[in-house]
Amino acid sequence: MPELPEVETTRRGIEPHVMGHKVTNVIVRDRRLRWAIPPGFEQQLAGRTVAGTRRRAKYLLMDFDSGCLLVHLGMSGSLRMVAPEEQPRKHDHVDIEFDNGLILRYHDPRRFGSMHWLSSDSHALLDHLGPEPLSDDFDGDYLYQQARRRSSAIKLFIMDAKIVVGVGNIYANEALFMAGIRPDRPANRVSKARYEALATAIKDVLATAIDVGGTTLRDFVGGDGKAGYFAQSLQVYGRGGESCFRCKAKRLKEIRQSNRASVFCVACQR
DNA sequence: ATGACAACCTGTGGGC
DNA sequence: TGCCCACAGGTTGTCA
Repeated sequence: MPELPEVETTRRGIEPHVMGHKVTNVIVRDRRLRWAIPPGFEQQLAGRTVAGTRRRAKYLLMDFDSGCLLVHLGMSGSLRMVAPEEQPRKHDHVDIEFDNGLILRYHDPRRFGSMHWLSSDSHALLDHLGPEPLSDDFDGDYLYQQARRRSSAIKLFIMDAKIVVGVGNIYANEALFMAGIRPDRPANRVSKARYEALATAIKDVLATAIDVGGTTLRDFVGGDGKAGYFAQSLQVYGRGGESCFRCKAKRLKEIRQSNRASVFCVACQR
């Protein structure tokens, strides 16, 4: 579920409810996330006041008067604000209760997500990350230069967080379709002009998804409880074997790259 | 250094 | 209805 737009949607949904509020209680029901939540985590959060929220790549950061909470939603995680009378359900692993009575509840069936308390504002997980796709640091020229010595498939290239963060499987497929580039084409065999188109497509697909509240397959719900609407505008993801919306006649082909589904139009993407 | 791949988990859907 | 297998939005770590 959570790709960059979902994380950003979650951040925007949550921020107004936590900003300026103090943590009154923390309940950890299951510490076994991707990295086990260490003993003492609850005490580090308790009594601190939220100064703001940020996003870096697919990480959500909650800044406090001192220290910072780093959250990753993994493959199946979600965060939402709930009223105190709402009973925790299966896989509701962490509750952070605030002085306005609301609870920030972390839910994650697969437990691929993570939570870290940062006393300083750096962490190994945040080192060596590439530029944000929606920033001015990221453009076609940058991609083209990075691709010079890369013979790997372009889809894997744009999904590499050292190159650019936040481009997950859904949006990688969509952006390559928009730019007319086959996902299995070697990264170093794409022209600068086509990289300009690809950078534009990546920005476009992510920004559009954020605007409509995330993609949301299955049951994604943003921090404010509203579902995303991007899924209905997907052009290729999940449509292997179906007809291409652009050229109609041809069938979309599905292949696997690094054990993940890639879908593309043999006619429109070269 | 690059790249291929296993690993971490649970839930769901399809085929039989 | 039930069983078994394949697959799912991500990232890290290991090994060749």
